[in-house]
Amino acid sequence: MTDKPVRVRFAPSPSGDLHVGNIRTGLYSWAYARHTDGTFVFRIEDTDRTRVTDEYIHAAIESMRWLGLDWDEGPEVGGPYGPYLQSERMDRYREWTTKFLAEGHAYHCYCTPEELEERREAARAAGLPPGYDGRCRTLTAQERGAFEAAGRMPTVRFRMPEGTTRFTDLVRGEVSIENRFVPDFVLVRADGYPLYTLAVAVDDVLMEITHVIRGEDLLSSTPRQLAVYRAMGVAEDDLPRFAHLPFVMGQDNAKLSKRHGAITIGWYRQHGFLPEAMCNYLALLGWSPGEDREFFSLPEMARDFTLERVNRNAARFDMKKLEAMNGDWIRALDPADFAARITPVLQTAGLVAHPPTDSEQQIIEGGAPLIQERTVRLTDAIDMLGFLLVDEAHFSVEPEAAARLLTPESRPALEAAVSALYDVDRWVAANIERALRTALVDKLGLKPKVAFSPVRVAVSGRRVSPPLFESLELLGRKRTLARLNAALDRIPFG
RNA sequence: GGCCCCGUUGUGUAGCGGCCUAGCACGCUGCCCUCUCAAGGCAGUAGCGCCGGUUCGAAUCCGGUCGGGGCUACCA
Repeated sequence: MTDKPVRVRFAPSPSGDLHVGNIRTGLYSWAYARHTDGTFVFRIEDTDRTRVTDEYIHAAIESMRWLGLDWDEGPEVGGPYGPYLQSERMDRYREWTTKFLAEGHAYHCYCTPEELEERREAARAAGLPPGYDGRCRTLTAQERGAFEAAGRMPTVRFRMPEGTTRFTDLVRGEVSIENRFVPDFVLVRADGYPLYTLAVAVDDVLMEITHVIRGEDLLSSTPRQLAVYRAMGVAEDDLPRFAHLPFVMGQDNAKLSKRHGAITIGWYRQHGFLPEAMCNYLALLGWSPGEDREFFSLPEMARDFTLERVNRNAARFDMKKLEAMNGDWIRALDPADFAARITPVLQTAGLVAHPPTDSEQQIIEGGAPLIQERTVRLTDAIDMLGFLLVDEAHFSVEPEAAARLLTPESRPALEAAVSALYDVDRWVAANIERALRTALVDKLGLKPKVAFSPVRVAVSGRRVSPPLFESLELLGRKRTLARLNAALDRIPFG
């Protein structure tokens, strides 16, 4: 390995929205590139056009941007090795296929999928390795002619060399696989479309990639990839180096799948997670900066990231831990930033106009500090500030809360609250609190919790709310009294 | 079946031969604070899969075993 500048690529095949496992690979690749002052290349592997759509490609780009993982070369930013969509690079693949065929690194295979399937089954039944048996490796011109005459369209198969493939995985160490366990594989389908096996290697070489960081599922296909690099004439010292990352598993110890629901990065964005928290949490799933540090930003990760510290064992995804971390990040936000981040959430929920009206803006700015430290997901703001933003016609009390606390027993507290609040001269939290404490706690002798709970339910509609007195200040005297009186109206006399 | 990878509390991790009566965080339990819920503070809970070996000494090194996972496509 020479000391060439590092070029790391992240090359997802967006056959769906990127999920947390893909993103973690992107994150680690990004961090490695940044740590080594290398180049981060973003490439889209869309050779299988039946599975990869433009929509998914855009979603992938969007997710990367949202997380703050910027790339030096790739879609939308270009670069000297483009294009960066494999579907736009067909001529390169065709060129190398021709070369491989001419040089004997590959050959035409006329076996049909049915025939292959049959022989695979037979081999398996006989206890033999089930891979391709090499039948078309040594076809004569005459045999080929016969197949062609019969109208068979061939695939192009790579001729796997003999021997043993050894490489040093930057995460796992020495890996050694005997090539006899790696059957000849298809590079180009019968319909002429190149496969990942061809495209990935051609592009890595043409884009002068030095480091390949990817999922562990690709570990056993590494010998094939190395063989294609060599067939392309890459010198041993110039072969890309590999780092295979362990899996991210779902909470039930199974590999992450759609059934778990919350796996795409877009889902987390929609459900109020901060990109900072996502990156931080994902970084910890398989890597740590050492010591006991676990709260860090993207730049800090870039500064400290090394592949030597990546774990070898699979990690379980834990929503609870992610939420805790999201809460940490939310609390760390500048208050104005927090207000700005909940605004679109409230708009999506239909509680705030685009752009917010003056009074809405006032409530957001006044309410944000009240809820910031109790917010786990940005979307929590909908429930926590909703009662301040809905118009009176749409305000309602949760039935369960009403049943528990808007009862004849709470009538005295509510009545006392109405008259006390009516008399408050300057409508600010401190005065509101003093008035209510005097009237309910001192005069009626109620315990604070007993005294304020009915008020909270009457005014916020919920048993849990932001701090009461500050909330009342934001709500305003008029609406506060209206809600208290409405509550009293619905309480039957004991 | 074959090949390959992995194995520290429930979860993520620290640990890279003695500093470990195994640290931190999340979770969970209890207490404090308190207008609810959070946040914060304090305390508690639980782990080196197992068996051998190397060594004065092993979570750390080696072998085996068991367990988990991946690959075995004209997917990636």
